[in-house]
Amino acid sequence: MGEASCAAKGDVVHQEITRWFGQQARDLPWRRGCSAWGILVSEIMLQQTPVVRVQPVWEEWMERWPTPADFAAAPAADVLRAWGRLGYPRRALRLHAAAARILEEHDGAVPDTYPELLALPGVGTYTAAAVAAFAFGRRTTVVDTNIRRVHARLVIGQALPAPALTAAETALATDLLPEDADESVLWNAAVMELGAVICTARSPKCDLCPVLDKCAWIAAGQPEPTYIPKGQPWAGTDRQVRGAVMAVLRAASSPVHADLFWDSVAAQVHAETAPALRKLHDLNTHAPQLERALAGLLSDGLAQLSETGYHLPH
DNA sequence: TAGACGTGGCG
DNA sequence: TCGCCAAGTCT
Repeated sequence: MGEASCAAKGDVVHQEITRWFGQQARDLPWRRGCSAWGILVSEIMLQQTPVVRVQPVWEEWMERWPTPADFAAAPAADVLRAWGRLGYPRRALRLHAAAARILEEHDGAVPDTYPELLALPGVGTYTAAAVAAFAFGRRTTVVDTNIRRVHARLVIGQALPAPALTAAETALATDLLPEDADESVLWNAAVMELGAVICTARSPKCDLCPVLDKCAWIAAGQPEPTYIPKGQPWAGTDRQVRGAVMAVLRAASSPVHADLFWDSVAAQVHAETAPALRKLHDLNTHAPQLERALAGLLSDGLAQLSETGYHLPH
């Protein structure tokens, strides 16, 4: 596809998608003109985690720790408990480290450039671009899973983007980005929203799509994906045990002795789904798995060990 | 660069 | 019911 056709297509599609966004955008708390800190917190929480689960935690978080300084002063255990069941708790620790860095190196203010944001713990290319755009109005190329999927269908004509982000995808996203900064911010948000609400991975709502008649995937007859997405194993994995251990530690008011850990973790796992149980019912004969999980949590700084047992970090 | 890393809702 | 999938990052 040549540059001219992309640019021409971009102009038409731009109007329709941004107009749709203006009318249909979800009313999310971090879209109501919150601080850059609020945007950063939302972006970290939203990594691999649905909006509906993030929203209540974000609300409590911002009330409790309205600035990076407030948050940096909190004990790690409080941070991990407040994170609750959002998942991937290492994100909470990295955000904590990022807040400390913001205090030390940026005078307590979230930095406003892409490279400075990218240097913060837990902030990768997506989050750095998103914060630069949505918190500071900068023209940056934002590429997340939603945007990748919309581009794959609308422009390329494929059901799904490649398994991993390619340079070509980033180049396409940059090519489609409006020159004007304000328009680019709106465009990034609008395409992301379209992917999240209409152009979804499974059963997309094409009948509600504002650019259905411009979609290359529709024009091609909605071809099937060209590869099978890898599954994400869970039941019976170390990850499940880590999750169960973390749930026990968050609930504990005092250190949990190693000898008692299995009973606590088993009770936690017992509360989970039947398939998980099936894989794990004999896990107590596999103490090495629990040992691996504990060792991993220790080395990740998510847990600490003292004479009386395991506990959340101070 | 492929694999590890939580969790819960939905089709 | 069970596998897919969600605003990724790090090693």
